[in-house]
Amino acid sequence: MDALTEVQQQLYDWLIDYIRQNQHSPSIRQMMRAMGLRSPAPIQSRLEHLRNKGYIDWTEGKARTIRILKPMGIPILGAIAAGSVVEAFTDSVEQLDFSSSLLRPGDYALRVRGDSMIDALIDNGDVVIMRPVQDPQALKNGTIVAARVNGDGTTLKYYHRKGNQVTLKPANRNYKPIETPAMEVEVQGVLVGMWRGYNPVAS
Amino acid sequence: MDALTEVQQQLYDWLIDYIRQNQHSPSIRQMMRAMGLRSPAPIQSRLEHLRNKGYIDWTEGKARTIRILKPMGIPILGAIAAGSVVEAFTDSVEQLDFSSSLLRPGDYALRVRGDSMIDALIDNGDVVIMRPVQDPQALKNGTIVAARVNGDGTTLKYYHRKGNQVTLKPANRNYKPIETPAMEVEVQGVLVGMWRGYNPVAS
DNA sequence: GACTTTATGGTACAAATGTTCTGTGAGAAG
DNA sequence: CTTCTCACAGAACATTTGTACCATAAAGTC
Repeated sequence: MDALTEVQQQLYDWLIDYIRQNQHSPSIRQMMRAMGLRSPAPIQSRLEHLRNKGYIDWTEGKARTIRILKPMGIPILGAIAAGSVVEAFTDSVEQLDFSSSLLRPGDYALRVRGDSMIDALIDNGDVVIMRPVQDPQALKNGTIVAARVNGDGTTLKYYHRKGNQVTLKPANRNYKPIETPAMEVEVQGVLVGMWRGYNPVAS
Repeated sequence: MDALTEVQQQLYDWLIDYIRQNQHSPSIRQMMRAMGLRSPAPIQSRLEHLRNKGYIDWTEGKARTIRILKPMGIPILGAIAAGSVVEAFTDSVEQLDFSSSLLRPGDYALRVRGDSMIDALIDNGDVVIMRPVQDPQALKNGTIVAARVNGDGTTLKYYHRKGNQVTLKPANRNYKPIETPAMEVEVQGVLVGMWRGYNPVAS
C-alpha cells in the first residue's frame, strides 16, 4: 500500500470517519467544504490519487458511491499482557474487521446454551458464528461444528470422522461423545468465530 | 416496529442486501429497476412508508443517503445446545450487530497475550474489545479492565477498588493479584467484548 | 534552469437524482 | 356504496453532483 501525502491522508481519515457515522459516502462538494477548499477540483485530484494507490474506489459518474477498500473495523492497538506486566500499547495498525473479511454472506450466529464446550472456552450465553459447509466431505477432523444428529436438534461439538463413523466430542468431561454413522449426521455449519459481549455497567 | 406490507418488505430486504454489498445506498431509479417498476413514484412512496415506520432514514434532497436504522449484522438464528441435544433452529430475528450498537467510535481492540485470564475464558490470542473510560470513579468492582500500573505496561485484570486501594486480580490461580494505590493505576479501558476467530481449514 | 508532480481556484456542462404532480386502479374498512 | 390506503405509470422540474477544462503556484527531481 503506497504512502499518502499529508492532505491525502487528511481526506482519507475524514472520509472513513464520515462513512462510519453516516453509512454513506459524502459528495465531492461536501469534502471540499470539510477540507476548507473552494473548488471541487483538488478533491477530485486527491480522490484519484487515493484510488490509484488502492485505498478507495467508486462507481464513475454516480453520486456518493465511494467505497473504502481497506477493511473497516476497529484498530488492534497492540498486545495486552494477560500473564505478567510486559507489553505497552504500540502503534500497530492491524485492524479487526467485522465487515468483509471475517464474516461472509450466509454466515449466521447461534447463542450457546449449556456448558458442554466449556473446555474450549465457549461458555453458556456466548454467540458463535457459523458458516455453512459446501462440501461435507472436506471437513477436517477436530473442527468445531454445529451438527444435527438424526433430526433431533443441533449441537456444538468437535467433529471427528473415521471411515463412515462420526464422533461428536464435547469439550467437557462430564458429557459423553456421540458416536453415530455419518449418514445420520447433518453438519449445519463450521465454527468461524465467537463473540462474547460484556456489560460495562454491571456491578 | 410496525409491520410491513409485502412490497415494502421486498424493498427493505433488497436495500439491506445492496448496502451490505456496495457500502452505499442505491438511487431511487436503481431500486425502481430492481423492483421491476417503470416509475420512481412507487419507490418514493415505499421509502416514505419505511421511514414513517422507523426502518430507514435519509437526508432529503441528497443522492444515495439512505441509512438503515435497524442494526445491521448477522442473524442469530436461535440457540444451540452445548449441553445435551435439545434445541433446534428457530426463526428468531435477533441480530448480532457489529456496526453500531455493540461497537462505538473510540473503541479499540487488543490481542491477548498470556493465560492469566484463562478462568474468565479469555485465551492467549483472543482479541478483546475495550472502551475508554470517561469517569474512572464510576468503575464498578469486578469489571475487567485494561490497566497500566506505575507506567509499566498494560494488563488485563479484574478491577476491585476499596477506598484508595486498587486490586487487580487475574483469573488464574497461578498468578498473584496486584495491589497498589489508586493513584498508580491508569485504567485505559473496560472490556466490552471479546472475539475469537477460528480457521475452518485447519486440520 | 527545465521538468514533473501535486495543490488550488474558477467556471462550465451534462448526467444523475430527489421530488412533485396528475391520473388510474385494486383492495380493505366502514 | 363510499372512503381510505396503497400501488403503479408517466411526465416534468430544480437541484445535486461527477467530471472536464483552464490557469496559477509551490515543491521536489533531474
